[in-house]
Amino acid sequence: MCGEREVVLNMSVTIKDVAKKANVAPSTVSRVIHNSPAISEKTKRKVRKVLKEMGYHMNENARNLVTKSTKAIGIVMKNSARESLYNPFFPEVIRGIGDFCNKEGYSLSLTTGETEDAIFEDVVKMVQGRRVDGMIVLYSKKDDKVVPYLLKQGFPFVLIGKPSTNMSGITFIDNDNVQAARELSEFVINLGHQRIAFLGGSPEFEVIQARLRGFQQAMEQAELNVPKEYIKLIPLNRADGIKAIKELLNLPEAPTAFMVMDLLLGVLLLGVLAEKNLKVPEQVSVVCFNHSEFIEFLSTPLTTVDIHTYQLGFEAAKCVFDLIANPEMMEKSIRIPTKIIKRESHFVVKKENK
Amino acid sequence: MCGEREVVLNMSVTIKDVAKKANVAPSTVSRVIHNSPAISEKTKRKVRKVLKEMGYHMNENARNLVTKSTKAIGIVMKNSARESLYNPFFPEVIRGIGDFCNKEGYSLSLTTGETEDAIFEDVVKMVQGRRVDGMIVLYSKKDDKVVPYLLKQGFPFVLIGKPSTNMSGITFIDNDNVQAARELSEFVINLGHQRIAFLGGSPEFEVIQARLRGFQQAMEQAELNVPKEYIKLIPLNRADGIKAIKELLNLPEAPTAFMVMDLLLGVLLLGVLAEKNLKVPEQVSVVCFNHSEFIEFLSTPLTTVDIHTYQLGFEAAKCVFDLIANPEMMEKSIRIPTKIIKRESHFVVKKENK
DNA sequence: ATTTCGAACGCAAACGTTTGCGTTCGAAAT
DNA sequence: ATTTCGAACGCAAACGTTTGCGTTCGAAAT
Repeated sequence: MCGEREVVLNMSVTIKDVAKKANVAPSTVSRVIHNSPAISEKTKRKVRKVLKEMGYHMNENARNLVTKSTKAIGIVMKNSARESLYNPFFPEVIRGIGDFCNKEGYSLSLTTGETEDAIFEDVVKMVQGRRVDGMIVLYSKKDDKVVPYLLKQGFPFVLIGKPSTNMSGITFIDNDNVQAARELSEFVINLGHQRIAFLGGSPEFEVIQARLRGFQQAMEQAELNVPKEYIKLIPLNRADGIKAIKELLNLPEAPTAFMVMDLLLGVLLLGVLAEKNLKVPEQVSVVCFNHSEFIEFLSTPLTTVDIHTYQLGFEAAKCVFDLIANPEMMEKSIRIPTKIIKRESHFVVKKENK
Repeated sequence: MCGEREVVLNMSVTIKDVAKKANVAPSTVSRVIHNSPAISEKTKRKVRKVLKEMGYHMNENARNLVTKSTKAIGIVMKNSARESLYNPFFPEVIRGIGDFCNKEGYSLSLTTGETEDAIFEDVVKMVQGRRVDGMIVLYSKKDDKVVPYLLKQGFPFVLIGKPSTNMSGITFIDNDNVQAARELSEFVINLGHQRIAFLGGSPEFEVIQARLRGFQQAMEQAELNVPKEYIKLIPLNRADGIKAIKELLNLPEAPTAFMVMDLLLGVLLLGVLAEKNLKVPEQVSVVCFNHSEFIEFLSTPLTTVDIHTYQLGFEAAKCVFDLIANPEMMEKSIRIPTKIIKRESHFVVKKENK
C-alpha cells in the first residue's frame, strides 16, 4: 500500500511536516511524541504511524531552545589533556559517567583545551552557551578557576575529589583518601618496613595532599621517621618520574618500600627497579594507588588500592542529574569506599634490632 | 561611573537585552558580534562595551537552530567502550582530534553506548538530532551499521581505517597497514627468525586483516612457512590473550618471534614471558604495533611500529571540517606514514643450516 | 532646492520546538 | 431543547538567534 520506502535525504522532516500529513496541529504531534495523556489513543496511533513513515527525528537544538535543557553534560579534564588521557583513571571514570548518562539518554561533551586557560574557555562556552545541563569536574586542585566560576554561576556541577577547604556549596564525590593512605601505610608498616617512600603527583592536587596526610599519620603513630627526601611530589611524566625514583634509590639509606600515588608512576618504578636489578618483591616492596583492569596486563602483580573509579564516575553522574532536577538541592558529598587489592609486590621484613 | 559590577546570575543576558541597553536593534548586535562590515566602527565600539558590561554570551542552541550548524563533531567509538577506552590508541587519537577542534572552536561529543546497538542509537541521535556537524568513526569493521547509515544520510564523516571494499564515497584516514606489517615482518625475518607468530585482535577489524596480509606477503616472499597455529586472531582482553599466548608457547615448535598487533596485548605477552622465565630479547623477540608514549613507562624497551595515532586524529578532524565546509567534495583518502621504532626487544638468530 | 546614492542601521520572518490557554464537540445532565 | 462539562485538540506566542530586504539619512551631485 504505502510503498514509498524512499530514503528521506538531507533535509530533515519537522514536526510541521508530520502534522500536515497526519492532519493534526504541530502541538498535537509534539504531545504525541511526549506521550501526553491529553491525546486520545486513536490520534496517537495515527500520528505515530506518520512519524515512523516519514522517519521523523527531533531537532534537539529547537527543543533545547524552548525547554532550556540540553540533554548533555560536560566533562572538565584536568589541566593537560595529555596527562589526563593517558592515565587509566580517565577511561574508567568516563565509562562510569557514560554508562549513567547513556541510561538517561544524555550525551557527553568533553573539554578539548590543552592548557588551563583553554579549558576554562571551553567551560565558559559550555555553560554560557547552554550546551550542557550540568558539569562534572574530574579533579580538585588549588588555584583552580573552573570550580569558583561554576559556583558563582550557580550552575549544576559535581566535583570528583574534595573541594578546597574554603569553599562550600559544592556537591562532591570522593574517596576517603586520608583513610585509604593510612590503611595502605599501615599495611606496609605491618610488613615490617621502616623506610617507606611516598611517590606522588603534583602537590597542588587535593588528592595528593590527603594521601600524604594519611601516610604521615600512620608513620607518626608507628613512631617511624619520614625523612624529607622520602617524599617526592612531582608532575606525572616520565622524565620527572625517573629523576625522582633515581634520587630515592641513590639515597644513602634507600627506602625498602614505595607507596606510589599513580598507576603509571608505579609502572615506571617497576621499570627502573628492573633496570637496576632490584627484584620486586624480594628486595623492594611496591604498593600503588588506583587499581585498574589494566594492571592485569602487567607482569609484576602489583598490590594496589582500588578507589572504584568507575563508581566515582557513575555516582558523579547520578548527582549531577539530581542537581539538575532540583537545583535548590542541599549540597552533599558521597564517599566511595576503597579497598586494598593484595597481590605479590611486597615482602615481609625480618625483624631488625634497631 | 558605571559601577555596577554585579554578577548576572542564573538568567542569561540575550542579544535583545544588549540591544535595548545599547539603543540599537538586535540585528545590529548580532552583526557586531560577527564583526559585519555593515556596521560603523562607532556603533561597534558602543555595542561591544555593553556586551562586555552585561557579560553577554551567545546561546548556541538558538544560533544552531537558525544557522543549521552546531560547532560540534561526534566521535564514534568502537563496539565496547570498555575495550576502546583502555587502549592507548584512544587517548592519542582523541588528543589529535581535540587539538584541531579546539583550534576551530569546535567541541567534541562522544558516544556513550556500550553495545554496538546502543552506539548506533547514539549516532542516530547525534545526526538526526542535529547535535553535530560531522562525525569521526574510530574503526572500520565488517558488518558495521554506522558507516552505511552515515553514507545513506549523506552526513559528513570520515573514517579512521580503510572502509570495507564494497563501499565507495568514503573519506578516510589510514596507515598503509599492509605495507607496515610487511616491513615489520621483513625486519624480523632479516634478524634470522623463521618461526614467527602473529598475535592480533578480532579478524572483523579491517586493520587486522590488512596487517595479516602484509605479514603473509613477507613470509611468502622469504619462503617461510606460516603454520595455522602461529596466527592468533582474538578479542582484546586478558583471558583470551593469555590463552592464545600459552597455546603459542606450548607448541612443539614454539615461535621465536612475536608480531603483536596491539600494545596492551604486547604488555600482556611480556608478562607471560617473564612468568615463564623466557627472557626478552635474549630468548624471544617481540615487536608490537601502535607505539605510544605510554610504553616508555614499561621496563622492557619494546620495538614498536609508530602509526602516528595523534596525526590520524588530527588529519581526520581536518578532513571532517573540509567536508562540512564543502559537502560535495570528492571523497579522498589520506595515508599517514608508519615508522618502526627500534628498541631492544629483539635478537639476531644465528644462521641455522636448515 | 531637489535628486541620487551609498552607508548604516532596523523590521520582521524564520529556524523547529513546547506549552498555556482557548476552542470545539459530543455525551451527559437538566 | 438547552445547559454543563470534560476530553481532545488547535492557536499562537515564545525560546534567542540570523539575515534578506527595506528604510533612514546625511553628503554629494545636479
